[in-house]
Amino acid sequence: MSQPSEQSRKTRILDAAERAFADLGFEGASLRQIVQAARVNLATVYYYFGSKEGLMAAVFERRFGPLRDEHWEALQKLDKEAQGYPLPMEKILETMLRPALRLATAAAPQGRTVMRLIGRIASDPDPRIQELFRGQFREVRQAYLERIHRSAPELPEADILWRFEFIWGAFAFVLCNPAKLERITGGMCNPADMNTLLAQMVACFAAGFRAPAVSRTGPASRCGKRRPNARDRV
Amino acid sequence: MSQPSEQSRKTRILDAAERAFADLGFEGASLRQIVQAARVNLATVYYYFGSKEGLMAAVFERRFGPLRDEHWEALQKLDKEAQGYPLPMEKILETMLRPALRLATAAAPQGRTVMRLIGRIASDPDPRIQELFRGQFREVRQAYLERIHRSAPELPEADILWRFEFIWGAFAFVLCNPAKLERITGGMCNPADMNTLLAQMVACFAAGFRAPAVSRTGPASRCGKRRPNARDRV
DNA sequence: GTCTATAGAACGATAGAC
DNA sequence: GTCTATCGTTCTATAGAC
Repeated sequence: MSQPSEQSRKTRILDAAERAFADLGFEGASLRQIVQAARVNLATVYYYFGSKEGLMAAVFERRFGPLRDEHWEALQKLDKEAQGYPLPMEKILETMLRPALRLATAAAPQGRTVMRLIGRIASDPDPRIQELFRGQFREVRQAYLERIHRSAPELPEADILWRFEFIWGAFAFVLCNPAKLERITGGMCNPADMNTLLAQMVACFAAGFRAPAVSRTGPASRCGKRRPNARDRV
Repeated sequence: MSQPSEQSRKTRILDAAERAFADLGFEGASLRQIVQAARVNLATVYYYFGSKEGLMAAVFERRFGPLRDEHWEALQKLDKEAQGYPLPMEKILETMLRPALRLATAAAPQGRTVMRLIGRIASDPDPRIQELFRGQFREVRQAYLERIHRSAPELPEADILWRFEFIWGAFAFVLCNPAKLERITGGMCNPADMNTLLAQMVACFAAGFRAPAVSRTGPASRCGKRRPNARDRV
């Protein structure tokens, strides 16, 4: 029991940490600033979460647990609709990108923060954070890759992987600093306008997956595994 | 004059700083670690560069000055070839992406580091770094946007800007952690294989620019400027 | 469970001798 | 130009009272 309890201390810490990590990255955010915003003592963080890394893990789990569930439900629904036939690429991409954007509206008023968090963390330098983040979505990622492969069977696996990474790179980049993006495009691109962002990404990358193969050999190719060397010229 | 001078102290500091910033980001890298790697004293950094931010600015200028020159040369050559006609989208994208990749081989043995630096810095949380980086390429960026617009005149400006940002997001993401990308794709995607990376990006995003418009109105549209609100549903 | 107090280390930056 | 020494701050983390 305590006095300042519009919410539990734990929740307040998670909210403040989420915002700090989203704005400043894992390294840039400090626990002192977080506990000040959460109106709790520094020691409280260690009591509940053990360490800064533990706090980050809890921030992840709170948001990304439900997000994973939503992905699985959406995938199940998608497969049911398909009845064994390959899915339209647009449908797959929309299903893949929508949950993260939905979360941003569902988790109000912290929603926009969650978007930035995803963007920021996807390109965080710290390997501990990389692994923490990746562990949350490893299976989901594989599921989408399989659907894409089934819908573009002629595309070599290497090509699919490259373009798949391009999607997440673009997504993270756009999400991690919406204000900057809006500024440098003179207000023409606003990531907070999530319907437009979704439509633009689906249109761009569905077309991208339909582009001709780049790898020289077929789907069973190993050409992606070629070891590049210092004599490669660009 | 001094003893350990396989290179000048200034160069050694720049090399070490470049590597540290590329690996750990601006905040994550510490001056003490940099001066240790450069085998100089901490005060030397302040003598030459004034501050940590000044050091980062010098790191940028050393690499991105020549990079800008290369962009302008490539653009000039491109326009000459075109003779006033719209350029093929593939040609524009290849011209736009190649200099950064060329730099990676030209600046050996620091080349790979420069690639990671570009990727890391493009999504750095610190607004000072954002501005420092953006200032290096503002005009170059505008030049490529104009060429793209001329080659896809039917595409609304908002659509062009969205997809343009997707490109840089994908590029930064792939560059900033090549080792991670290679690992999670089971060795099928290796950003150090720069010819393949370039070909994959050109193929994917040239097709992306040819995808139908998403914004409802024409090139003079303002629909991108719509203020989204909290009731937007995804 | 929650607090105060503080350890112990790392940080950016500067002063001043040579 | 280059160094040593150090200031003042901030950080993660912990010990121990209540």
